[in-house]
Amino acid sequence: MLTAAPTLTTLKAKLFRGLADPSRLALLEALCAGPQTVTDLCAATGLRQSNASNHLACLWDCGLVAKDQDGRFVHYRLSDDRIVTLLQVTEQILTDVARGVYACTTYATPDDAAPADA
Amino acid sequence: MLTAAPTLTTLKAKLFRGLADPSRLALLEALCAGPQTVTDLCAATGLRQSNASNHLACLWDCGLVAKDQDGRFVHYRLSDDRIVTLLQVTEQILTDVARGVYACTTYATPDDAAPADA
DNA sequence: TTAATACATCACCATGTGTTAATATGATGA
DNA sequence: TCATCATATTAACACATGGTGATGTATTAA
Repeated sequence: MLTAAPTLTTLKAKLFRGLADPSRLALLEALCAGPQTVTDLCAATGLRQSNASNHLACLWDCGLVAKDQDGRFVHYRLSDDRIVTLLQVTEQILTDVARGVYACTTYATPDDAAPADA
Repeated sequence: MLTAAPTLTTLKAKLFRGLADPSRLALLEALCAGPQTVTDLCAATGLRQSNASNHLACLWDCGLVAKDQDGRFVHYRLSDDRIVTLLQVTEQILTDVARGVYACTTYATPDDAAPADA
Protein backbone atom coordinates (compact mmCIF):
# COMPACT_ATOMS: atom_id res chain seq x y z
CA MET A 1 0.00 0.00 0.00
CA LEU A 2 1.51 3.31 0.93
CA THR A 3 4.16 2.80 3.57
CA ALA A 4 5.11 0.13 6.05
CA ALA A 5 5.08 2.29 9.15
CA PRO A 6 1.84 3.94 10.23
CA THR A 7 1.89 7.40 8.75
CA LEU A 8 -0.27 10.28 9.77
CA THR A 9 -2.46 9.51 6.79
CA THR A 10 -2.86 5.93 7.90
CA LEU A 11 -3.73 6.98 11.42
CA LYS A 12 -6.24 9.46 10.11
CA ALA A 13 -7.82 6.78 7.98
CA LYS A 14 -8.02 4.58 11.02
CA LEU A 15 -9.71 7.29 13.01
CA PHE A 16 -12.22 7.79 10.20
CA ARG A 17 -12.81 4.07 10.15
CA GLY A 18 -13.84 4.30 13.75
CA LEU A 19 -16.54 6.70 12.58
CA ALA A 20 -17.39 4.86 9.40
CA ASP A 21 -19.87 2.42 10.79
CA PRO A 22 -23.54 3.27 11.40
CA SER A 23 -23.56 1.39 14.69
CA ARG A 24 -20.50 3.14 16.06
CA LEU A 25 -21.74 6.47 14.80
CA ALA A 26 -25.09 5.88 16.45
CA LEU A 27 -23.31 5.14 19.70
CA LEU A 28 -21.26 8.30 19.44
CA GLU A 29 -24.31 10.37 18.64
CA ALA A 30 -26.17 8.90 21.56
CA LEU A 31 -23.21 9.81 23.74
CA CYS A 32 -23.47 13.42 22.60
CA ALA A 33 -26.40 13.66 24.99
CA GLY A 34 -24.15 12.68 27.86
CA PRO A 35 -22.69 9.60 29.54
CA GLN A 36 -24.64 6.39 29.11
CA THR A 37 -24.46 2.82 30.28
CA VAL A 38 -24.23 -0.01 27.78
CA THR A 39 -27.83 -0.93 28.43
CA ASP A 40 -28.89 2.65 27.82
CA LEU A 41 -26.92 2.72 24.61
CA CYS A 42 -28.48 -0.54 23.47
CA ALA A 43 -31.89 0.93 24.05
CA ALA A 44 -30.95 4.15 22.25
CA THR A 45 -29.47 2.46 19.22
CA GLY A 46 -31.28 -0.83 18.97
CA LEU A 47 -28.03 -2.76 18.99
CA ARG A 48 -27.65 -6.11 20.68
CA GLN A 49 -25.67 -6.04 23.87
CA SER A 50 -22.74 -8.00 22.53
CA ASN A 51 -22.65 -5.96 19.38
CA ALA A 52 -22.74 -2.68 21.26
CA SER A 53 -20.06 -3.93 23.58
CA ASN A 54 -17.85 -4.88 20.66
CA HIS A 55 -18.21 -1.49 19.03
CA LEU A 56 -17.68 0.31 22.31
CA ALA A 57 -14.51 -1.67 22.83
CA CYS A 58 -13.34 -0.51 19.40
CA LEU A 59 -14.24 3.10 20.15
CA TRP A 60 -12.49 2.86 23.47
CA ASP A 61 -9.39 1.31 21.93
CA CYS A 62 -9.32 4.16 19.47
CA GLY A 63 -9.62 6.67 22.27
CA LEU A 64 -12.87 8.10 20.99
CA VAL A 65 -14.80 7.24 24.13
CA ALA A 66 -13.91 6.96 27.79
CA LYS A 67 -15.58 4.79 30.39
CA ASP A 68 -16.14 4.92 34.12
CA GLN A 69 -16.97 1.82 36.08
CA ASP A 70 -19.70 2.25 38.63
CA GLY A 71 -20.49 -0.96 40.39
CA ARG A 72 -21.69 -3.29 37.70
CA PHE A 73 -22.48 -0.38 35.47
CA VAL A 74 -20.08 1.16 32.98
CA HIS A 75 -20.72 4.73 31.98
CA TYR A 76 -19.38 5.59 28.56
CA ARG A 77 -18.78 9.14 27.36
CA LEU A 78 -17.10 11.00 24.54
CA SER A 79 -13.43 11.45 25.27
CA ASP A 80 -13.06 14.70 23.37
CA ASP A 81 -15.48 17.51 22.63
CA ARG A 82 -14.01 18.00 19.21
CA ILE A 83 -15.63 14.76 18.17
CA VAL A 84 -18.87 16.69 18.26
CA THR A 85 -17.27 19.30 16.03
CA LEU A 86 -16.18 16.60 13.65
CA LEU A 87 -19.69 15.24 13.44
CA GLN A 88 -21.10 18.72 12.92
CA VAL A 89 -18.71 19.59 10.11
CA THR A 90 -19.53 16.29 8.50
CA GLU A 91 -23.20 17.04 8.72
CA GLN A 92 -22.63 20.38 7.06
CA ILE A 93 -20.68 18.84 4.23
CA LEU A 94 -23.33 16.19 3.93
CA THR A 95 -25.90 18.90 3.33
CA ASP A 96 -24.17 19.77 0.10
CA VAL A 97 -22.75 16.50 -1.10
CA ALA A 98 -25.54 14.33 0.27
CA ARG A 99 -26.84 13.56 -3.16
CA GLY A 100 -23.47 12.11 -4.07
CA VAL A 101 -23.05 10.13 -0.89
CA TYR A 102 -26.54 8.87 -1.45
CA ALA A 103 -25.65 7.64 -4.89
CA CYS A 104 -22.22 6.24 -4.17
CA THR A 105 -22.46 2.49 -4.31
CA THR A 106 -18.84 1.64 -4.98
CA TYR A 107 -18.00 0.98 -1.37
CA ALA A 108 -21.46 1.28 0.08
CA THR A 109 -22.57 0.25 3.50
CA PRO A 110 -24.89 -2.74 3.34
CA ASP A 111 -27.81 -1.11 5.10
CA ASP A 112 -28.82 1.74 2.90
CA ALA A 113 -31.76 1.09 0.69
CA ALA A 114 -32.79 3.01 -2.37
CA PRO A 115 -34.00 6.50 -1.53
CA ALA A 116 -37.73 6.76 -1.07
CA ASP A 117 -37.78 10.50 -1.75
CA ALA A 118 -35.12 12.24 -3.78
CA MET B 1 -29.04 -2.90 11.63
CA LEU B 2 -30.52 0.40 12.63
CA THR B 3 -33.16 1.36 10.11
CA ALA B 4 -34.11 0.29 6.64
CA ALA B 5 -34.12 3.73 5.04
CA PRO B 6 -30.86 5.71 4.88
CA THR B 7 -30.90 7.96 7.89
CA LEU B 8 -28.65 10.92 8.44
CA THR B 9 -26.49 8.72 10.62
CA THR B 10 -26.15 6.15 7.87
CA LEU B 11 -25.22 8.80 5.33
CA LYS B 12 -22.69 10.25 7.71
CA ALA B 13 -21.16 6.83 8.22
CA LYS B 14 -20.99 6.43 4.48
CA LEU B 15 -19.25 9.75 4.09
CA PHE B 16 -16.75 8.74 6.76
CA ARG B 17 -16.22 5.48 4.98
CA GLY B 18 -15.20 7.45 1.94
CA LEU B 19 -12.47 8.93 4.12
CA ALA B 20 -11.64 5.74 6.00
CA ASP B 21 -9.22 4.24 3.53
CA PRO B 22 -5.54 5.20 3.42
CA SER B 23 -5.51 5.24 -0.36
CA ARG B 24 -8.50 7.50 -0.68
CA LEU B 25 -7.23 9.72 2.10
CA ALA B 26 -3.87 9.98 0.39
CA LEU B 27 -5.61 11.00 -2.81
CA LEU B 28 -7.61 13.65 -1.01
CA GLU B 29 -4.56 14.97 0.75
CA ALA B 30 -2.66 15.13 -2.50
CA LEU B 31 -5.56 17.09 -3.94
CA CYS B 32 -5.26 19.61 -1.13
CA ALA B 33 -2.28 20.95 -3.07
CA GLY B 34 -4.49 21.63 -6.07
CA PRO B 35 -5.96 19.84 -9.08
CA GLN B 36 -4.05 16.80 -10.29
CA THR B 37 -4.26 14.33 -13.11
CA VAL B 38 -4.61 10.64 -12.37
CA THR B 39 -1.00 10.07 -13.36
CA ASP B 40 0.10 12.82 -11.01
CA LEU B 41 -1.92 11.29 -8.22
CA CYS B 42 -0.45 7.87 -8.88
CA ALA B 43 3.01 9.36 -8.57
CA ALA B 44 2.09 11.24 -5.42
CA THR B 45 0.48 8.29 -3.68
CA GLY B 46 2.26 5.27 -5.11
CA LEU B 47 -1.04 3.71 -6.13
CA ARG B 48 -1.45 1.69 -9.30
CA GLN B 49 -3.36 3.42 -12.02
CA SER B 50 -6.36 1.15 -11.90
CA ASN B 51 -6.48 1.32 -8.14
CA ALA B 52 -6.28 5.09 -8.11
CA SER B 53 -8.94 5.24 -10.77
CA ASN B 54 -11.19 2.98 -8.73
CA HIS B 55 -10.85 5.08 -5.62
CA LEU B 56 -11.28 8.30 -7.54
CA ALA B 57 -14.47 6.93 -9.01
CA CYS B 58 -15.67 6.22 -5.49
CA LEU B 59 -14.71 9.68 -4.32
CA TRP B 60 -16.42 11.20 -7.32
CA ASP B 61 -19.56 9.17 -6.78
CA CYS B 62 -19.62 10.40 -3.21
CA GLY B 63 -19.22 13.97 -4.38
CA LEU B 64 -15.98 14.48 -2.52
CA VAL B 65 -14.00 15.27 -5.65
CA ALA B 66 -14.82 16.89 -8.97
CA LYS B 67 -13.14 16.28 -12.29
CA ASP B 68 -12.46 18.26 -15.44
CA GLN B 69 -11.62 16.55 -18.67
CA ASP B 70 -8.80 18.15 -20.63
CA GLY B 71 -8.04 16.22 -23.75
CA ARG B 72 -6.93 12.83 -22.61
CA PHE B 73 -6.15 14.18 -19.17
CA VAL B 74 -8.61 14.34 -16.30
CA HIS B 75 -7.94 16.90 -13.63
CA TYR B 76 -9.35 15.95 -10.26
CA ARG B 77 -9.92 18.44 -7.46
CA LEU B 78 -11.64 18.66 -4.10
CA SER B 79 -15.28 19.53 -4.54
CA ASP B 80 -15.64 21.35 -1.26
CA ASP B 81 -13.22 23.37 0.81
CA ARG B 82 -14.73 22.08 4.02
CA ILE B 83 -13.16 18.74 3.28
CA VAL B 84 -9.88 20.39 4.18
CA THR B 85 -11.46 21.56 7.42
CA LEU B 86 -12.61 18.05 8.13
CA LEU B 87 -9.12 16.72 7.62
CA GLN B 88 -7.66 19.43 9.80
CA VAL B 89 -10.04 18.84 12.69
CA THR B 90 -9.28 15.16 12.41
CA GLU B 91 -5.60 15.85 12.57
CA GLN B 92 -6.10 17.94 15.68
CA ILE B 93 -8.08 15.21 17.39
CA LEU B 94 -5.46 12.74 16.30
CA THR B 95 -2.85 14.75 18.11
CA ASP B 96 -4.56 13.93 21.38
CA VAL B 97 -6.00 10.50 20.82
CA ALA B 98 -3.22 9.28 18.54
CA ARG B 99 -2.00 6.88 21.16
CA GLY B 100 -5.39 5.24 21.20
CA VAL B 101 -5.80 5.08 17.46
CA TYR B 102 -2.36 3.66 17.32
CA ALA B 103 -3.29 0.87 19.67
CA CYS B 104 -6.72 0.07 18.31
CA THR B 105 -6.51 -3.27 16.57
CA THR B 106 -10.13 -4.27 16.70
CA TYR B 107 -10.94 -3.05 13.24
CA ALA B 108 -7.46 -2.11 12.16
CA THR B 109 -6.36 -1.32 8.69
CA PRO B 110 -4.10 -4.06 7.33
CA ASP B 111 -1.18 -1.83 6.59
CA ASP B 112 -0.11 -0.49 9.92
CA ALA B 113 2.71 -2.29 11.59
CA ALA B 114 3.49 -2.34 15.27
CA PRO B 115 4.98 0.93 16.44
CA ALA B 116 8.74 0.91 16.58
CA ASP B 117 8.87 3.49 19.33
CA ALA B 118 6.14 3.72 21.91
C1' DT C 1 -24.43 -19.55 48.43
C1' DT C 2 -27.61 -18.70 44.87
C1' DA C 3 -29.82 -15.92 41.56
C1' DA C 4 -29.98 -12.06 38.82
C1' DT C 5 -28.04 -8.15 36.56
C1' DA C 6 -24.56 -5.65 33.61
C1' DC C 7 -21.12 -6.13 30.68
C1' DA C 8 -17.22 -8.45 28.08
C1' DT C 9 -15.38 -12.03 25.21
C1' DC C 10 -15.29 -15.60 21.86
C1' DA C 11 -15.98 -18.32 17.62
C1' DC C 12 -18.57 -18.62 13.66
C1' DC C 13 -20.57 -17.00 9.42
C1' DA C 14 -21.97 -14.06 5.66
C1' DT C 15 -20.74 -10.23 3.38
C1' DG C 16 -18.08 -6.10 2.40
C1' DT C 17 -13.93 -4.22 0.44
C1' DG C 18 -9.21 -3.22 -1.45
C1' DT C 19 -5.88 -4.74 -4.74
C1' DT C 20 -4.41 -6.56 -8.92
C1' DA C 21 -3.96 -7.86 -13.84
C1' DA C 22 -6.09 -7.69 -17.97
C1' DT C 23 -8.63 -5.23 -21.00
C1' DA C 24 -11.51 -1.51 -22.93
C1' DT C 25 -12.22 3.33 -24.19
C1' DG C 26 -10.88 7.52 -25.92
C1' DA C 27 -7.87 11.17 -27.33
C1' DT C 28 -3.59 12.67 -29.61
C1' DG C 29 0.02 12.70 -32.94
C1' DA C 30 2.79 10.64 -36.75
C1' DT D 1 -4.62 4.48 -40.34
C1' DC D 2 -1.60 3.10 -36.62
C1' DA D 3 0.75 3.64 -32.39
C1' DT D 4 0.75 5.57 -28.05
C1' DC D 5 -0.68 7.80 -24.05
C1' DA D 6 -4.20 8.69 -20.25
C1' DT D 7 -7.85 6.91 -17.99
C1' DA D 8 -11.78 3.76 -16.99
C1' DT D 9 -13.75 -0.78 -16.34
C1' DT D 10 -14.04 -5.50 -15.08
C1' DA D 11 -13.50 -10.04 -12.80
C1' DA D 12 -11.34 -12.49 -9.39
C1' DC D 13 -9.04 -13.14 -5.23
C1' DA D 14 -7.75 -12.63 -0.35
C1' DC D 15 -8.87 -10.60 3.55
C1' DA D 16 -11.29 -7.47 6.72
C1' DT D 17 -15.34 -6.70 9.17
C1' DG D 18 -20.00 -6.57 11.31
C1' DG D 19 -23.58 -9.35 13.43
C1' DT D 20 -25.07 -13.13 16.29
C1' DG D 21 -25.48 -16.45 19.99
C1' DA D 22 -23.25 -18.69 23.63
C1' DT D 23 -20.56 -18.18 27.33
C1' DG D 24 -17.51 -15.95 30.83
C1' DT D 25 -16.80 -12.52 34.54
C1' DA D 26 -17.98 -9.26 38.02
C1' DT D 27 -21.11 -7.20 40.88
C1' DT D 28 -25.15 -6.85 43.68
C1' DA D 29 -28.85 -8.52 46.43
C1' DA D 30 -31.48 -11.99 48.86
